[in-house]
Amino acid sequence: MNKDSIYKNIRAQGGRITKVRGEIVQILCKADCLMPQADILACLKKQKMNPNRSTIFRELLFLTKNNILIKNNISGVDCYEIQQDHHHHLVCLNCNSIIKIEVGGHLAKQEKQIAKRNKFDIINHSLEFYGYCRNCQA
Amino acid sequence: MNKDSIYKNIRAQGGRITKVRGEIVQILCKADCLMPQADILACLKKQKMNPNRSTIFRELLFLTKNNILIKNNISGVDCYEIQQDHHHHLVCLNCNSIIKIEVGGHLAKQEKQIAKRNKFDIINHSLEFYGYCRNCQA
DNA sequence: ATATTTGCAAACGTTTTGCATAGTG
DNA sequence: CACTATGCAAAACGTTTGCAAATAT
Repeated sequence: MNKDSIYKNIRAQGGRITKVRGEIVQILCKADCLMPQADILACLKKQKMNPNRSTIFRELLFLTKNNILIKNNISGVDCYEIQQDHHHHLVCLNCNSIIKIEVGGHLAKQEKQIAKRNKFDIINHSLEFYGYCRNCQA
Repeated sequence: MNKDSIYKNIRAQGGRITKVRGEIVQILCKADCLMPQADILACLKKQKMNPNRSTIFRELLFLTKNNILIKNNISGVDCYEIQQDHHHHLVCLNCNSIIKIEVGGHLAKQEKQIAKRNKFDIINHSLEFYGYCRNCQA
């Protein structure tokens, strides 16, 4: 997903491309993985920007409501990433880094069966593997 | 898992069977599914008990450290259940009810592959399906 | 008697809201 | 101009800790 198509998408929905919003989109496009709000703020500061937490919160809410971002709570902290292909994550229990992975297609089939069997209307799912990343295996 | 074997387990590790602790174990045995601390407190109140939040917090911490409970954060809230067979959950986006489900064994195989491919030491995983339960499909 | 468990009060981190101001189209 | 986006302050919420009192073995 590139930022220009996202900007277009935002404008189409009546949103404006402001400095903060544009930068958040770019940061998440570049990161290409789940990030907590605190990390996003840290990146903004590197770009010499220092928006209020509530602003970032509302930006992330806005972008999530407009289906540009996906929100996923990891161990109690809300994390966000660009909405695109569905995938899963490896979460390091030591350094909290999050790595994006692809998991084979069995899950989609199983999801249908589970929905039917339990008469449950499944909207989405989250699958995270917790453990220790390459750097933290000591 | 029955409460008596759990009590034995607790005593074996030097823990005492107090009113609050005993009741929490019984509540979770009976519920047989993930419950947030707030719901556990509500159940305790029905039993005419009204322990402090910090007490429940420390009980859940104690029971989790002693491998009697499993802790799982669902949408930002810590939830607990009796440690037994590994399974997954359906989470209702409307009423927040949590339903326990069994998912076929493909995941175990995939987990090994993922660990190897990413040189990631996987300790556990969590798989939750979000959607609408039977009562909330309106 | 001693170590464990509990209550109370308060800190903490993150998420969320209200209102006034600034900025965008 | 009208509406959107932002900053500030503070509330809300769940989690966590310190210390003193109560309780289980």
